[in-house]
Parts: sequence; C-alpha cells; structure tokens
Amino acid sequence: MAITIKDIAELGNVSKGTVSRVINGEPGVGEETRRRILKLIKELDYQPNASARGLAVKRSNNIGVIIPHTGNYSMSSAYWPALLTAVTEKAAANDYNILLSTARSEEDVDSAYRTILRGKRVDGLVIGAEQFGDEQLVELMFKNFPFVMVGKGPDISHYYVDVDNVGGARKMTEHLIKLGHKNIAMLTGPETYPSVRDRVKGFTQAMTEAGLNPEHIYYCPYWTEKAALTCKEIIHNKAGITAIFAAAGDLVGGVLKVFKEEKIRMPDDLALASFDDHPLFECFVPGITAVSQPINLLGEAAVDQLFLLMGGKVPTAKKIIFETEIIVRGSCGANLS
Amino acid sequence: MAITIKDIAELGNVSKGTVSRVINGEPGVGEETRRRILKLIKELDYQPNASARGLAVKRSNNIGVIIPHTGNYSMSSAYWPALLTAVTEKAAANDYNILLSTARSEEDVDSAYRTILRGKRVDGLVIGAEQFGDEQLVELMFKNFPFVMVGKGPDISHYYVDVDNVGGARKMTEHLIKLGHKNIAMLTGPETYPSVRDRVKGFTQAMTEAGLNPEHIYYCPYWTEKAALTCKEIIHNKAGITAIFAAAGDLVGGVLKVFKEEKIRMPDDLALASFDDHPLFECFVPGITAVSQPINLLGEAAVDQLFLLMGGKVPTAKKIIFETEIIVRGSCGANLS
DNA sequence: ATGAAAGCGCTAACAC
DNA sequence: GTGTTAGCGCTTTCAT
Repeated sequence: MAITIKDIAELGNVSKGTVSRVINGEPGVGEETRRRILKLIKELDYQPNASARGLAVKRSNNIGVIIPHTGNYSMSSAYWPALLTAVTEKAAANDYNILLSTARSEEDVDSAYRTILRGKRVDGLVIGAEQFGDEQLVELMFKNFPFVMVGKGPDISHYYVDVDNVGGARKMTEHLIKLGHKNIAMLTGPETYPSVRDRVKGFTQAMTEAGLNPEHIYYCPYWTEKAALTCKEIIHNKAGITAIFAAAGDLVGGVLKVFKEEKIRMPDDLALASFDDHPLFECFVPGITAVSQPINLLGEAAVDQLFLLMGGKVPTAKKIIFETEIIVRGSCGANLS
Repeated sequence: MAITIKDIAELGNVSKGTVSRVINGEPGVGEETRRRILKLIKELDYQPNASARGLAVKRSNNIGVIIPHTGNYSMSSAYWPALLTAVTEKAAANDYNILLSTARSEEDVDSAYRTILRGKRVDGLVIGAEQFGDEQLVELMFKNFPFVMVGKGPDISHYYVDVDNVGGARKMTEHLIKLGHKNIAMLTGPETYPSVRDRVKGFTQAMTEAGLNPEHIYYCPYWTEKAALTCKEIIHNKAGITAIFAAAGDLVGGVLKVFKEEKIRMPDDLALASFDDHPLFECFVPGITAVSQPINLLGEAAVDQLFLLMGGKVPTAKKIIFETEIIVRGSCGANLS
C-alpha cells in the first residue's frame, strides 16, 4: 500500500494540513516542524498522489501535445520529434508532464481531443497546426481553454508560434536566383495550409522582384510517393526548369528518389533546395541546401506562451515568429570554398 | 464551471451511482434509464473528471514512456520517434494515454522517474533500455511496478522486447562476406550496451565461421561527431578494410560525412552497411544497405506485455524477440538488378 | 433496478 | 504555528 499524507502526519505528530503546507512550501510552519516533516518525507520516499491533488486543486500539471503521426518510417523530416523534445523539456523544467497524442486521421484528432482535453487530463494544449479543424479550434476558444498552436492555423486567429515562412522561402529563392537560376519550380504542400501559402508567397515575391515568372508551383501532399510523382511531372514538363525548391522536408525524399532513378545530378542537371533541414542532408554529395528552422526555440516559445495563458495572463504577442537560416551546401550550385 | 456527474444525476432524476454505472457500462440499470442518461451525457458533452476517477479507482489510465532525448536534430535515426508513435497508438486503442519523458542525462532520468512514476501518474512504464541504471530498475522490480523495456537492459532480467541483434548483425555480415568482403570493420556503440554486445557477437560469429578475423571492432558513443572521428581512424589505419558495418543508425551520419569529405566512393572504395534503416537511406547513390527493424511491432508488443503485467497476469514470455530484415541497396556492392 | 453514503488523498478556509 | 473540517468528483459497498 502506498504511503499517504495521513501516514506522514501521524508519524510526524502533526495534522495533514501541516504536512500539506510543508509539501507545497507554504508559510505558517515552524522551522523545526518543517525540517522534521521534510526528513520524514524523504525517509519514507513519499510522493503526493497526483490524482488526489489534481482533484483538490483542479489542475493536472500535465500539458497535452497533439501532433501529426510522426516518427513514422515514412517521414524523413525530424520536425515533429524535435519539437516534441523541446516542448517536453521546457515543460519538465516547469514541473509539468507531457501527455502525448499523435493523430493520423480526423477521427484520431477528435478522439484525442475528447480523451485528453476533457476530464481535465491536461491544463493546456500545444497543437501542431493543421491538426485541428476549425470547429474544434473554435470550440477550444469558446471554452476559453488555454492552447497554443505551432504553425499558423487555418483562418482562426489565436496564439501561435511559427517561423517566418514568407521570409524563409524568399531568402532561399533569392539565393537560388543569385546562383543564376531563373526557371525555378516550387514543390510544396497542400494549398490549404497557411504555411504553404506563406512559402509560396515568399517564393512569388522573390521571383517577381527579380523579374522572373513564378509560374511553376506544384502542390502536393506531404507524402514521399506523391512527391516523387510530382517531381517527375516537373522534370518531364520540359519547361527548362533548372532548380526545384522542395518546400518541406517530407518532400525532399521523394525528389531525391527521382533524381536517383533518373540519374539527375545536382546541381548541374537540376538544383535542389529544401525548406527544413535534416542531419543527413549534409551527407549527400553535394549537400542539400536548406532553410533551417529553429525548432527548439519554437517549442520553448510555445510552452512559454502556454504557461502565460494557463496563468490567466494575456501574452503580449499573439504570435511569435522566428527567423530562419539558410544552410548553404552544394545542391544549388553555390561555390563552396 | 465544468459539468459533473452530479449534474447529470440531478437532470436525469437518478443518483450519482446510477450515472456511474451507465458511464462504466455496468449492469444493473434499467434499459430505459440507461438510454436516458446516455442521451443526457451526450447532449451535455459530459466527460468524467480523470483525477476524480483516478483517485477513486487508483488508476490513472496513463502509461509512462521514458526514452532518450530524441527528435534532436543531431540524431539521424528515426528509431525512438517511430517507437513512440507505435506505443502511443497501441495505448490509445486501449484507452490509455501516454505520459512522455525524454531523458538526456542521468539526473533527467531520475527526475523523470520521480515525477512520473510516483504519485500514481502512470500505471505502467515503457522504458528505452539503456535509459535506467541498475539501481532504478531494481527499485522498480522491488516495488513490483509494471514496466517493460524496449531493448535488452543491463544485466537485469526483466520483461523486454527487442530485435534479434545477434541474428541481424550476423545476417548483414554474411551478406557482406558473400559480396566478397573479407576485411570488415565494425563501427558500433558503447561496449556496455547489451544490444551492442549482441551485434558484435553476431558480427564475430559470421566472420569466424567464414574463417575471417573479426579484429576491427570500434566502439563509439552514439554521437555523429565521434562517429566521424572513429570512422577516420578506421580509414587511416590502413588495414586494408573494404567495408564498414555501422551498427546503429546514429553512426551512419558520421561515416557518410567522412566519406564525403574524403571523397570515398561506395562501394568501390569502401562499402557501408547500417543496422537500422532510414527513409533517406534509399536516396543516396548508391542506396545504403541496412538492417531494418520492425519498430512498430516492437512498440506494440511492448504495450501488449505491459497490459498483461498491469493486469496482474504473468506474460508467457519474458522477452519477445523480432527478426530483422536486410534491405539490400547498393552501398555494399550488391548487384542490383 | 436504484439510492444513500462512505471514502479515495489531497488542499484550503477557518478556527484557535 | 497548527489542527479541524469540508469538500474536489468519482466509485463502490450496502440497503432497499
């Protein structure tokens, strides 16, 4: 039988109330008493029961994380795992645990939503944008439940953290242009995603400003096989394209596979740039130039915001945007010294 | 204010007890009543408070997962994210949530241990082997706390799931030998890890049986930079080595980086094989031959075992071992049709 | 089939 | 400074 606050109280010849005060570091306990109880707690290796405490204070000390099904062998991007790690660490530093929910389908999202959110299992939520539908988001907002999104959500304006997708895509496109590419194709995710739209915007801006025509934009689900198919389309449309900007880590695998199959050499036959970096990218010959996102910062900022929200405070900023960095490698033709 | 069982009871003109029975699908409730209460629950969107229920039944319906810090951009392996996904899914299917703890250091492990395990936050634990020290494992066993390890733990004999590391390494080594390699170096993890020892064993067996000398075994932490350094050592020791067997996904990045730097071509200059597959491996030219582990199965089996343990049952097998599969690509010189 | 009531382990308000 | 007590929302006997 596990040891409870009552046991400690009896053994220490004090009341449960006093023990509770000691546990929570509250004032109003004699120095000697406190020391004695603390010693007892340590000796008996007592830990307060989380459910009981949760019931009493109406807090779970858990924060829920809802992200897409990741770690799947079919995903070559390390984005979500990295984010999860950052969030978990930051939460742990604040004495919060992570309740995880990975969602593959719409129903998963909904069931995650029900089990995790309801029943006060969590005090707040970090949600991978694109995971929730508008209705659910609206419901959360309506209930005034604390949550922050990672990545800009649908249309709904709520607290979120994100990278500067427009800027990142723009910088990369400018880099490509500077290297002499004029006919650049953009391979990107589903058109409905705000992040996709922003990346397209950045691409379009850079192209237009350089007097080039951003006509080759290919939307494609984040799915290797489909990316490969779309890549083939790009290659075979004979539009004189010299560079492909794969605007998401998950798409790069598909492109690389096609390059391999069709013996396309980077950067001479075709240049390749990625939005999202991966440790293996620098192992390719040439290395794959990529827009690198500060995922740790995203995760930490998300948790910071969430804690503010959970504390009933109003964060100063509704969104927190981080800059990206281009990691120049050889895949686009840069002259690497 | 959130709606409680009391509200439902009053609105339904029944007692809380009856509502409780309905919620939990227990018998002893009239058909009409049950229907009525169910309807009410749905209408009011009622979800029982997890803490309260946990307190009453002494179960959290959470299972804890303790794995190494993953998703880190410095890790090129998808092993832990994939495992986490599988575990989460399987748990969700049984109405259990995942409480995550990623541990970077020894202290992290200990704090994870304290916060998660104690206080009945979780009813059981899935632990990435190599995460816990012997003392903690012993403590868990002593307390008779249900847990299963993924990967064989230190010396302690407890329930675990794993792949056949000996067999996998052996198969890969035989593959290498069949392709004509005689002087093969094994680059592997820390010597203290049971999985490492098993892989070394498999390698040694295959070499010895072929009349070859398994003398080139290099132990190295799972850390890209160190792997690169060790790889250079292998290359420069001029022992006439023709193939490197990197016995963990995390090491492959280091090797590839060196290959790139030193312009070593696979498989002619040096062959490369990996233990652990990754979606990007097939994108390299040539593709990287790898031992593929059935990570999903591992995760599911771990949860299955854990549920048995949690149910007070004694699983029929103390360990569950899965076979690996070699994915032959071009990096070792195979003649790909 | 259903209600009443005790109790799970803790916190918090109030007393002294 | 410390004890007492009343819940928190649920399950679970035990009556009826």
